[in-house]
Amino acid sequence: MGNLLTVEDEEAGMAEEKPAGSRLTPTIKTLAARTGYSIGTISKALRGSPVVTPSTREAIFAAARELGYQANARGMALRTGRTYQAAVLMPITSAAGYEWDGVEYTQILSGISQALEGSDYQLAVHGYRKFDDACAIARRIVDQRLADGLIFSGVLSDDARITMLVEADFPFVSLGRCRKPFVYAHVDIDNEWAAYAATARLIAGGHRRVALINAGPRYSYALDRIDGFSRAFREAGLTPSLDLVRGGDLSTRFGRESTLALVNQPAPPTALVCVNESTTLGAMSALVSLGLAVGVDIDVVAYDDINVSAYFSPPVTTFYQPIEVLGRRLGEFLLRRMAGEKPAQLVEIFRPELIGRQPDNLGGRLIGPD
Amino acid sequence: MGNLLTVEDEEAGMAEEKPAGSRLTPTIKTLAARTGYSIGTISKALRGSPVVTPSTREAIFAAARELGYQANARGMALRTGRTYQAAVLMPITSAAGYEWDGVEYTQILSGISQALEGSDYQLAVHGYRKFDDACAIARRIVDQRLADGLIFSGVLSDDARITMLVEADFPFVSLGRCRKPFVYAHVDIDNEWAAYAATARLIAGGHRRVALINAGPRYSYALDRIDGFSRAFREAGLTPSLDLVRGGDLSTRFGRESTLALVNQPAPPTALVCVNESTTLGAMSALVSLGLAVGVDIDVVAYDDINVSAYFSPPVTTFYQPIEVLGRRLGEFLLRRMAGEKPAQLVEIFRPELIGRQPDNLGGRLIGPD
DNA sequence: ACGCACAATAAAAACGTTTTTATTTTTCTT
DNA sequence: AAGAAAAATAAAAACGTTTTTATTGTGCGT
Repeated sequence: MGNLLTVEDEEAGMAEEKPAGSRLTPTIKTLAARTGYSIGTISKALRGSPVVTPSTREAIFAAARELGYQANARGMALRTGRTYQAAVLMPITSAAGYEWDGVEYTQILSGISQALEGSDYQLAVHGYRKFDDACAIARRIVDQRLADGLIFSGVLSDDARITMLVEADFPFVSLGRCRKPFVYAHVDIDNEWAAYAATARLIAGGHRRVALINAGPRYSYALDRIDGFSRAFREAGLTPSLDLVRGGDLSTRFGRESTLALVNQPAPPTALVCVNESTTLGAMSALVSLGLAVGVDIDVVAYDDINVSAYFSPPVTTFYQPIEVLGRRLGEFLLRRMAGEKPAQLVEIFRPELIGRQPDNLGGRLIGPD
Repeated sequence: MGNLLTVEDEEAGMAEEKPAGSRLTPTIKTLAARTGYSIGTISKALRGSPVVTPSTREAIFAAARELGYQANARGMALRTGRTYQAAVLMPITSAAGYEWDGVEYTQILSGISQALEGSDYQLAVHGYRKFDDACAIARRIVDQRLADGLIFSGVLSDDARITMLVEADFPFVSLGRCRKPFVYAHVDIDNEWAAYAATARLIAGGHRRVALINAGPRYSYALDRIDGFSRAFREAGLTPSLDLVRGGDLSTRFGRESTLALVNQPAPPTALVCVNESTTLGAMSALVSLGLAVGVDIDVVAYDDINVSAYFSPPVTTFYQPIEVLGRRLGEFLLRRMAGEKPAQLVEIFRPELIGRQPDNLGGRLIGPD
């Protein structure tokens, strides 16, 4: 025999050499060896198939628990064609000075992550810089099946991603809705109502020249807000001060600069509606520079995304919607959509809560005592 | 023959029925059929193996381009044991009122995402609520090989994750360093120096009672900052005002409340060092509430994480480090680490840039002319 | 007691790769 | 020009699953 090892010797030798071998991640084969059942039966048992007898199922589960078996995601993915990935498109802004841009994404991701907790799905983040990149990534995700579902925001009024995904019948949930009559899962804030309510509050406070610091007009929600803004005026029998609407990126810089420009006009606004906290901070910085005090010389109503307006000086009246809740709902909807649920019922529109921190009736005082 | 189809008929029939079949995602087999080479050769050619002849390689690449072939990640993953996933541990704070918490994560993820762009790696985000969860997730990632590499932040002075990952020789990069003498890839801000410089600036401005609004003392960087804070006093021949150091979560609320408490003390600080923008905003809100004006009644120096301090009223002096740059470096280091590079050289400490927006010498004026 | 349905499980095939081993083709030596 | 060595490619095996098909065993009716 010499140096040649019999099979038994070799096995013994290996068992001797690497006891670590026994601690190697257990696979379905390990379970098969342990329990004496075939790998097919093991798989069926673990997936809860009714064809396996309760007693064997129990034995298999016991062994799985004992060995700490966890199904290998790659194996499952390869066999089933599913990826067990939930993709999120995240806007990336690398420009210095725009660092606040997208801060709400931490909240959104938190919410989605919470919803996915305990499911088999991984949260995969795909960054994009330009809208076209987002479309390209979405298409790649669908074509190559890089994920089983997709979440994105920043919806345009005619959004190519939605068109494509609906057409491909790919599971997705958008934060925001487009203006095309598709049926698709989405979550949104009632932007029309929120702009209406903010504007109406200021009109009731006597204001007639209200500025709206808004997102760029290609975004669907920017249009929604203009709609609500206008409706508030119309319902009060007034003409909306549409000349005071500014659209742009929602950076602090934009908030500051557009406020400076607005106030330095011949016919300046007496009140400001800011669509997020970043622009609000910029607006307030501008007002301080101009020597105008909020609540004394001008009113400001804002939308609160990261709940920090309470700490502005003075605290400003906001419409607050915990964005993380939207994120959680996005995740929940995506799970249900991926489980096969139809999109029609996977729709929720959140109405933000008004937190009045100022009287916001300077317009009235300016025009005359009430 | 009747209804029976010959093979040729069937193929023709299928080609007729679903021309989409030809547009089915091409696999390596499709390429094999197209080019006439075996799948093994195709694989080697695509991976750039030197054993395949240039001419065949070229033919294979041409076919791959023509068909738009993209390697199936699941197949590769299963065979190679690699996952092509870069995992990031992201802290999640679901408590209302802490929405700002972790805003910098958008920046970090942006940076990482940019670094990963063009690589084969996917960015997978794992949310955690408590530190122990982060450890458990990290262990699961290693044990089940859920990812090929890991990035995390919020490093403790003795961080179980670092210990475990170093021990397992698993590729990772941390944002921040622990106080154990391990060799591991990491990126950090020079917190000791930053705190030293901020404090020294205030001491030079005549301040003797400086408060430090800091992270909780279990974080390594919180200790670094206390070290720098103390050194500034020592080098000036003074005793550090350690009784004015406050540690806590870095929320706006914490900034506000600790400032209120500090200022209402019998021996209040004449200046504040705030370790991030969130606490700074809270501190400024507190000062306004107390009727104290920054730059008039008290000095504030802060660390800038999302570059928004310029818009505070008044703008405060900050140490600014574009955090996205750190994120990008985290991603780059992880790629290199996953490619097998040794960790010793994958270390970079960033020194933030001072942006002096205030004289910060109120201490001098209060105490008397210099 | 003999097949027969049916239940339970085993065996085999497949997903798309990479890698190892085997085979064929080419080139070089003499 | 025959043979060996080297180069190029093909074939097969493997990764860990799920699913389809095949096999075995059991209880039943007649």
